[in-house]
Amino acid sequence: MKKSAVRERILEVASRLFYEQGYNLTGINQIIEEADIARASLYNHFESKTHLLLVYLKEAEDIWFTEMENFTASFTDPKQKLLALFDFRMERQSKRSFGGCQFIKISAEVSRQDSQVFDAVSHQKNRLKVFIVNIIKDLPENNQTLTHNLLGDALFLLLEGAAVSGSIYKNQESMKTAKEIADKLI
Amino acid sequence: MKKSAVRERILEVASRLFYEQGYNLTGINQIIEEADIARASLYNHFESKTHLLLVYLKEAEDIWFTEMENFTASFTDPKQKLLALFDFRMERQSKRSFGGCQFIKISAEVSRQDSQVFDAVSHQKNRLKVFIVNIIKDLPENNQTLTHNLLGDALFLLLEGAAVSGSIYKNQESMKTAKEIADKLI
DNA sequence: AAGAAAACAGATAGACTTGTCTATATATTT
DNA sequence: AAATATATAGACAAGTCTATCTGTTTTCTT
Repeated sequence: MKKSAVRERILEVASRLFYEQGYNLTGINQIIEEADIARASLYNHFESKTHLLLVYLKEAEDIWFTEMENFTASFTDPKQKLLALFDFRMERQSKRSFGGCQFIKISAEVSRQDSQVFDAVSHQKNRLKVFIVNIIKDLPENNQTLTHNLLGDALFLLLEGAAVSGSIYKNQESMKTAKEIADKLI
Repeated sequence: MKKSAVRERILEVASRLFYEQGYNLTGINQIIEEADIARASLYNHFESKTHLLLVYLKEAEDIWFTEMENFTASFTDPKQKLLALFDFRMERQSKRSFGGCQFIKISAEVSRQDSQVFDAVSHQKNRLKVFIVNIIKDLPENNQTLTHNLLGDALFLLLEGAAVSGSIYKNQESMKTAKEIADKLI
């Protein structure tokens, strides 16, 4: 059974608008208009706007990791693979015109009590942490400044800090600098 | 001439609501009700909701730096002063129930073209960077992993990364870890 | 080709949004 | 005390929002 083209079109448009304009500034009316579908079709596939947001976050996570793993797949040396993470995010930043991390963005827009959204966002962040830690395992534990444990956290925090900083300054400088720092730490 | 108490009450309530609920989810009606003022009074002091936001950001920056400088004032040793920055943000995080950095939050909520907001936010971030760099100048340039230049960026990115990470996980772990990393780098 | 599933258009509810306006009352200043 | 400035309440415009509903048409499956 093939997935509905309508459903895909809704998600496609919603993803774009949620990111470009923000979740709260994007109305159902705009989504149905740009996706060129009927209002009832949207509510047939998604029980509410909130539910559409959660599906978007779930799908966005899968796409994010697929692209990230593709991007870093060619690197076998652990250090180079870790540094490629910074390049991946740099590429994404300019591709998406420095709109910032889509997951952080959403978490800043919803009510603090919206645990479903925060669960979805922290799920993505945890998965990234695990990815980093697993590569670090292949690194020789030597005379580095930081233990493997702290190095993992440091790289994660540098990535996140540079992502948010880049979205404020609207340039790649933060991520480039973060990579430079990472290069010294690994 | 004394400043209007009404104006102060508006800013007080708006600041709280913009942070607690988000800018877009806070309506003019709620502000005037909770501040217990007349609708016309709000529009007498602020020409629009957007203008109120900009005044809020400006005021928030001043308050932020006053509190931060007070918090770190007692430390004379440069390294200790830098580490105190992490403690300051940790204290703020729990005081504000892990709602995240107020400036980052707003920048994630407004349209990307809203340059006035992004200018206000980057102004605050630049000021923090300058503060960090000035302390680093008092540090002996020795056999550290990072140059003074990179160290400044690293500390800034760690702070920002831990701030956003803390707001997602709703705990102090990220900031605590960031401080630990900073301790090894300085 | 017949029946079921999914899409369509569009009206509607009901609550909310920002901002303007009028008219009245209370402070403050000269 | 008179004049000015600032506050008040509340109606109103013109539009937005999410969600539901009815009824029709298209598409898919058997």
